[in-house]
Amino acid sequence: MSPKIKLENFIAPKGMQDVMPSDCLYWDYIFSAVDKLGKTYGFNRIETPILEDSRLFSRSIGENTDIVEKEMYNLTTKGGDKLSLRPEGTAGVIRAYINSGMANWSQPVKLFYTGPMFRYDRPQAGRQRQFTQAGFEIIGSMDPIFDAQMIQLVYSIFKKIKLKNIVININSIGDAKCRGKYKTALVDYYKSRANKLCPDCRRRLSKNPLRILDCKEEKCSAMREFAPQIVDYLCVECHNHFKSVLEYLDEINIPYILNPYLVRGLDYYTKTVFEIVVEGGNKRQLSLGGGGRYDDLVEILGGAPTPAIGVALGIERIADQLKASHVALVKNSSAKVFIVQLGDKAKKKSFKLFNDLLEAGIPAAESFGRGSIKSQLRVANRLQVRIVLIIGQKESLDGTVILRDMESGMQEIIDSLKIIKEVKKRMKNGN
RNA sequence: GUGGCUAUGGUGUAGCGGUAACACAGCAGGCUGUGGCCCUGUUAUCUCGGGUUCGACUCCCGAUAGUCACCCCA
Repeated sequence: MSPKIKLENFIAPKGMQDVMPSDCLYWDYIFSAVDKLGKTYGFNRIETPILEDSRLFSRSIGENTDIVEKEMYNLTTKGGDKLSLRPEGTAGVIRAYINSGMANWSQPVKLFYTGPMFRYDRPQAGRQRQFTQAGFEIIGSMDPIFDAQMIQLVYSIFKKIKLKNIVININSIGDAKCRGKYKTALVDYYKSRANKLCPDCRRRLSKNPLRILDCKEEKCSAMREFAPQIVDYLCVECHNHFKSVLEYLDEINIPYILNPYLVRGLDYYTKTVFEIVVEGGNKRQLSLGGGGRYDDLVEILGGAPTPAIGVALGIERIADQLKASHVALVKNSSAKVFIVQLGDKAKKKSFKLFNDLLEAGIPAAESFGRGSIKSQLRVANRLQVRIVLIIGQKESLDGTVILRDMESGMQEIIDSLKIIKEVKKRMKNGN
């Protein structure tokens, strides 16, 4: 016995996971709903590069956000370009909108995409460094009806995949002007009470005051009861916009929760913001996706002023949720026929037969690597295939095939020229 | 970036200061031309490195990894 030498094992990078075949069942299920409903609602698919100019993100998401400051994967190319792995999808889509002159298309332009996003943070439940989003964007209209349509679309996706207990949280954070006024009022309110805030919130006070509203610390959330509310600071336009969005949602009976404390992490949001939330374990709300209006973003990235709204869904989180809620998906073992071969000559014949079956549109399976009839039948049984075709020495010489019905155990010898026809006939009757 | 918890075959788990057990999965065989059941064999330097000890998978320290929570976010 030679000593076993254990080589260093490679493991996947931190926060990056293999999506195993059993998970892909759920992924395919989600993606097919995304694709189907997206197209139904008039969205066209677009895929943008995973790497973009770093500045695209710093300018859109916000220079001072955590995402840009500490969570981006940055790299410099051999040519000296500074690129980043995309931490979200909207910036790239808007870049494409501007680059490709989509402003000249019929407005609004409706686009959707799917793909991996990257953020360098500590992994935990429902959060990976590489994660996958499906996103939708409606670019080129400020009509509140599209805010509602966006929510209608994601709501219908969740309905289609049969995920229950979905709640839409919605709020308006106003435009740059009214949000500015609100922020000032909020900071004023908390500043005088800063000593009662948790350390994190004291930091938020200067950096990201809106987040104080979201704090889970009891003393902080208690204080927000008397804090100024954003709705009272919305300008007439923002207020009316928000009101119409809610009216449209009422019109189509989409249940939502007005959450005055909902704020979102990216700087570019204006007016409507929303989150798709599910009640997780220990009563915590888990966000499966979120979005909002970003009326200034196109201009910020160098295009003509163009209002827009978008949403992104977290595929891993949705897949986890589907599993947890016991939405059962079964692997459809598609093979209807299994080929068993014995001996070299039969192996060659069965290789040809396999090809003929597939060309005839009959899903077939094999275990060519195995030699004994027993082990092959065992595999056939495991695959739950109804019809097994056996070619041994004798049959390969006679030009015949044994057709075995696995349920009844009945066998027939059939001329190999007629076997395709015979199998087709049985598949028709069998099911 | 901060903190808690965990680390035993491919997977899921036992275990005790005295040379690793069970279930499932895999492979091979019992039956050299017939599956499901059954049986047999096989699959682990108990994450790594140090310390305590006559002796460590077990106790202690460190590293690494995983995991959960905070921050932040999908």
